[in-house]
Amino acid sequence: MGYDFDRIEKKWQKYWSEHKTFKADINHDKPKFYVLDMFPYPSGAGLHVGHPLGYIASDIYSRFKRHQGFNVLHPMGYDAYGLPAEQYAIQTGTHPEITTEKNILRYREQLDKIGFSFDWDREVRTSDPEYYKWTQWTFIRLFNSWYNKKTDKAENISALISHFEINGNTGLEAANTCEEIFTAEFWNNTSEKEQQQILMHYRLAYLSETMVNWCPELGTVLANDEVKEGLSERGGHPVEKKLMLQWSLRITAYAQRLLDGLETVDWSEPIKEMQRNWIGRSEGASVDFEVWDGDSSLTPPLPIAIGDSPKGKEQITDKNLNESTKVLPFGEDLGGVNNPKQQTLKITVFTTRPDTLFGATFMVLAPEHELVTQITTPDRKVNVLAYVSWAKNRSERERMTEVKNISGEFTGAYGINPLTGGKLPIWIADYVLAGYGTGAIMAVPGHDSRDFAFARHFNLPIIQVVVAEGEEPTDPATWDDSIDSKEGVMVNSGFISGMQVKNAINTTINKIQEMGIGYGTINFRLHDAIFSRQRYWGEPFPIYYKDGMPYTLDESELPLKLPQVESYLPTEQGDPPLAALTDWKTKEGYPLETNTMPGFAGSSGYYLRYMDPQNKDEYFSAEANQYWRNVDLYVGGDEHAAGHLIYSRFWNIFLYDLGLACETEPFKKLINQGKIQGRSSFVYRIPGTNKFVSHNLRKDYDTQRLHVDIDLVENDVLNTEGFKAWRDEYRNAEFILEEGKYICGWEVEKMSKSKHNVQNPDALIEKYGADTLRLYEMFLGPLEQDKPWDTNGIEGVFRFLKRLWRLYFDNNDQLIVTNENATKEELKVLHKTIKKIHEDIERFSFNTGVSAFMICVNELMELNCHKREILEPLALLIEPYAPHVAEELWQLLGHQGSISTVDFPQYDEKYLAEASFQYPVSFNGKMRFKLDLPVGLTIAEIEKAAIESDEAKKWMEGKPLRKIIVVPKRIINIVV
RNA sequence: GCUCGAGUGGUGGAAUUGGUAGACACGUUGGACUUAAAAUCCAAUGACCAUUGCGGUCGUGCGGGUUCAAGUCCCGCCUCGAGUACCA
Repeated sequence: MGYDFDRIEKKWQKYWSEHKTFKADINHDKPKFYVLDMFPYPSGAGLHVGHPLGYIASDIYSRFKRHQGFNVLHPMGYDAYGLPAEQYAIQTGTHPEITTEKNILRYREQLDKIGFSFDWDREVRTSDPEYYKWTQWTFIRLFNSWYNKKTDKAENISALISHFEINGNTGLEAANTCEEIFTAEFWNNTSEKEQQQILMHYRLAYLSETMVNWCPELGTVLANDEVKEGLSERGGHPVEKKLMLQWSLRITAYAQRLLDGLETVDWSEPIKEMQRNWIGRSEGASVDFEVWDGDSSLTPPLPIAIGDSPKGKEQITDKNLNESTKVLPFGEDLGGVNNPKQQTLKITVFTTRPDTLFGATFMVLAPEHELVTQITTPDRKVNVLAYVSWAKNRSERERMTEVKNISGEFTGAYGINPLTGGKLPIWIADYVLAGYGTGAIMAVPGHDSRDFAFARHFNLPIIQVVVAEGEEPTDPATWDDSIDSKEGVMVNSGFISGMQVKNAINTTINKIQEMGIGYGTINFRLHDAIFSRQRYWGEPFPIYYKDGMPYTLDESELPLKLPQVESYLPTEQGDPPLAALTDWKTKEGYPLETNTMPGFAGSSGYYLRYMDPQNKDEYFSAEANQYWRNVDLYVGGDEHAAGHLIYSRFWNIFLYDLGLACETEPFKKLINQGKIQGRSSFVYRIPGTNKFVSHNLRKDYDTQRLHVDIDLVENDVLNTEGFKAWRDEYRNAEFILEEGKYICGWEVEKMSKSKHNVQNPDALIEKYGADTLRLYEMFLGPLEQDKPWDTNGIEGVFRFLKRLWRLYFDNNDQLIVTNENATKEELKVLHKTIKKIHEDIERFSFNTGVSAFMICVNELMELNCHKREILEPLALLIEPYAPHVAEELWQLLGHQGSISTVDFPQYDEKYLAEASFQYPVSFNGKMRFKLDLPVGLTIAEIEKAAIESDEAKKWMEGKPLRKIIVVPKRIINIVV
């Protein structure tokens, strides 16, 4: 019988499930440890071997922590809303819920077979009303919150309303898009509808006309992180820009905190770097340029302070310049009392280099900039409008691929350089993006390569204003590109000439602030998160409309359940599927929102819900949150770096501001497992025939390479009978063999159905068992590295488990474990392994952990060791990696109950102590021979012993000794 | 373009703090057991030269450097992968 993995694994999986072995409850006597996997979207294809890689690693860690006395929370659930099930529904009419349920069952079955220590009583599904009730609840809270920059946190909207009633919107520092100043009087006398419109500029969840990524093929908008190179991440469909009325989350209010929080978490540097880039903080200045009014005198008129201008003397304010979204849903002017029509038009630019103001020779607006039509002179109108419409109709992808093509139009208008009074021609060009900064720039062609290229192309002047330390300015006409200006000395720059760049930046900011035309500021690349999707299969918004304005449902009416629909397609008017329903209304008859929430809605707070998943009255109880706090170890793929990991951090900080979550960061430590790539196999057909040539003979023939199903290939040898049966067209295939075998070629590619290289875990488990699969997935290589899947090595791991089994049982299945005392040597093997396993789990080096077990078993075999004193701790030690076999051995050794919470063996240094050390002796750094010496020797004694050894004499022959280096218990190096 | 990561045998990979390069495993070769096969066990296996036994030389993408000693540190390149992309 031997190692009967099938019986053992089924037995223990049943035991764990019946005894709820891994159920985690709050237990104040034990320290908590929260290990989380990124929950999967249950796709129709089931799990392939790439999915469990991270789950196995986190499971090993969870089990290890249980042995160390921690109360481990290790839950699993499903990110059940998503496009594929809905696309399938459109094609087949099957309700996404049915598809999803089916896929979840399949996932569960596959997960169960691998022997994970999940607490399934805590399962959550994002599509479950009992779960999404809290997603909707959080949305209501976001809607009813605004961001107070003075306290630097979200506060209830009622406090804002009180402020408006007393002070209007002055004396306020809020994250907002409200461009108007109004008084208390205005507020108190305006209509409810207008009040609601104003509040929309402050809410953390708000409705606005926004430029969105519209994907016509999917019939929905996409978030920035769901668009890759101008195509949708899912499906690869073209994406275009479109202005639409959308819900957004004011995540930009949290930009600085999201950036600062990265310093406190233990994540890999590349992921943190990606988030930093995504948040995109840059320090600089906001500067106003007046538009020349045609007066021949160039003296700039006095500036008029409008709106939210800088307060006091602060060097840097946090005003959000990102005003590409206009929260005026119905195109109405707010008509505030203090809204003077501007006498002089001005263009506000954001620059990181205010010191180069003297080098600005022209200005550029994005084609979408709101002032374009106003400033364009009549003679330029035709050209400018043509350019604007051309730019508008280009797809994102075109715009990206044609980056190198320089295009633009002169508007006929001029801006006035506030420091020099000089006239700067204003151009429009699509190299200036509407979505960043203010959508307008001052161009400094001398020191910016894009401005330089543009200036050269349209023959605009170039001025040098920065020169490298110790160098002389040169003639810009001779340059090939702009001059780097990060460091150096200012020239041609009036009052800042001669200053170092850094000093010049500060001096300029002070100056423009004094002049009242600008201020130091910080700009973020991060955009507010667009939160509406024109789809069916997602969370409904708890929103209804009254008098055209959105209102939230009462919390007591949650969950607002997703209704049944006739069709999953958009309506004929292009509205979302829910718009087709006639009864999608509140009981008072107000129409409900017809968009649904995006994929990241449900995944943003699921780690909190796991803490208290069955709570009917709260998202999670304070007690559960105080105990479990946050995730200690989070394992998942790095594809979520810019999406999920930012959104959920935002979600968590918001709940922290509300006083619900007790930690600011949700995920303390993050490990990103690498992707498992496919290893495709190929056969070589002679074109036009049904003859196939073995891999190493193919150079003698003219062949065509074809993918072959990897299930038909073992160790690169093709199962020719299987191949013939695989497809009808190969039924009469003939093979040209080498040494009696057909050898296939191979290549590492993405795992995909079309390449016939998808490996599901099921077949492997059937053949080798889950413990072998677990060990093998870990043995493949470092967890965080991408690596090809290759079943060739799995036999070795399987052999190892059989060898392990034979330490405990003979060929007749008789237990051969004895109670004899272990020898020094055997104890040394054991303790060496204990030490190594501890260290390797702690540093997530699971591949070397598996080798350590192999070495241990090989050595115990060699020693013919069958002693309980050794084998009992060994069974315990291997439990995190191979839990089924460990449980079985533990039981057969006479123990009751599960091994899972038994204390882990402790490493004792005394067993590793050696009387002597075998020194490698090098000559000039090259290892020549080894020398066994007692450990107690002094360095001088070691030197003497080394030089006097017979071997050394041979190597020193004739050459004088120059130097000798001895590192005790490491190396001896003799220099001759 | 920018940012980050990685290049080690036929293959996956190891070398944790600068200290014996190639652990462990796959594959391959030879052998034992067997009527035979499977399973299992034993041995060899970086390359090259020498093979009668020794032995020797080279070797961690390339070129330099620091050091008694470099896969590991420094400088300059090359290649591959990922992210990002006119971010002012």
